[in-house]
Amino acid sequence: MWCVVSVLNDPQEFNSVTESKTRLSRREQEVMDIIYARGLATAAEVREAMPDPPTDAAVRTTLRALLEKGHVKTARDGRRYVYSPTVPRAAARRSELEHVLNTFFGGSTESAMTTLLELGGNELSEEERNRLKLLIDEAVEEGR
Amino acid sequence: MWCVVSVLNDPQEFNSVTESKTRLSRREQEVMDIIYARGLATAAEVREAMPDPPTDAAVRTTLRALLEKGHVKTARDGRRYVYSPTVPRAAARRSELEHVLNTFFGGSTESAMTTLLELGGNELSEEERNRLKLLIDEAVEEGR
DNA sequence: AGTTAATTGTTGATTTTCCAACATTTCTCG
DNA sequence: CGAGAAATGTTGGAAAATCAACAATTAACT
Repeated sequence: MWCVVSVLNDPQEFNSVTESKTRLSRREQEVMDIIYARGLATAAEVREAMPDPPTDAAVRTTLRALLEKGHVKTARDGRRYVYSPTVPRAAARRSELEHVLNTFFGGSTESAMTTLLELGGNELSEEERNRLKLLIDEAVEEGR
Repeated sequence: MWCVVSVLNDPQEFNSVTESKTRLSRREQEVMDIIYARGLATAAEVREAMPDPPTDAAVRTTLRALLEKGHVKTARDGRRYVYSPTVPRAAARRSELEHVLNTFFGGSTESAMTTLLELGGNELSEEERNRLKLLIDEAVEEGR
């Protein structure tokens, strides 16, 4: 569902995201989505976010797999790990959006933006709208 | 030393991240993406579109699995099957985009649109730009 | 320090996915 | 018709994913 290309600089890491196994298993995918949605998560938090969660231990097994594959990294917080993506959200969202753009919108930016507006455009404030209109013009000028 | 507190606690975001009961296997997902990108595909075409394809027979086994799960349907074209999604692209792209919007953009339409413009906004013609600006205003009015 | 609760690590069994060899069906053309 | 080509269907075994019981570690608290 996504093709994240990483820009990691840690030379000691065995497995990097760039290694061919970019496609995750179902559970792994599900867990990654949760972590990306939250930005950060402990094993317990990941589990709580799952609709039909397996055992605690099972969740952590999956997390460890993601760790070994280089998709997440850990930071200790007291006695527990906090997991976060190695590929920062800002980069992941780009490739994710690009993928959706290509497979579902034939690469048409306009088409995608239209759908995006249908989804949640009515929540835009006037200020946001103005910023967006500005961005539309700016984007064009950058293309040369 | 820093103490970690989860970043997002929006309960709505929980649901949107975890919406899908029917998560597909890796191969199945890959094949679905190809079919959605093309709209239509024979087994051979699917295989050609795969970066590191397995046997012909293997591809068709996956297709049959998708058929049984109800994700694709077939139409006969001479002696072969043509596969197409059961959920039409127009609907699929909505939920797909919604998913990305929620998990990677915290539901912020503006943020997603900004990234979208960064990706391919420079290819917009003046006419497209004008249409989009109009859509931005229309979207707001529909919200009441 | 010792106990307890919380968390992580290990392991192996079960289930699912993945694949290719092989069999079958369908169409085409001589 | 019937042989060959092109497609699909079947099957079983290897590989991977999934899971949970259990062991080990860590921190907090008295």
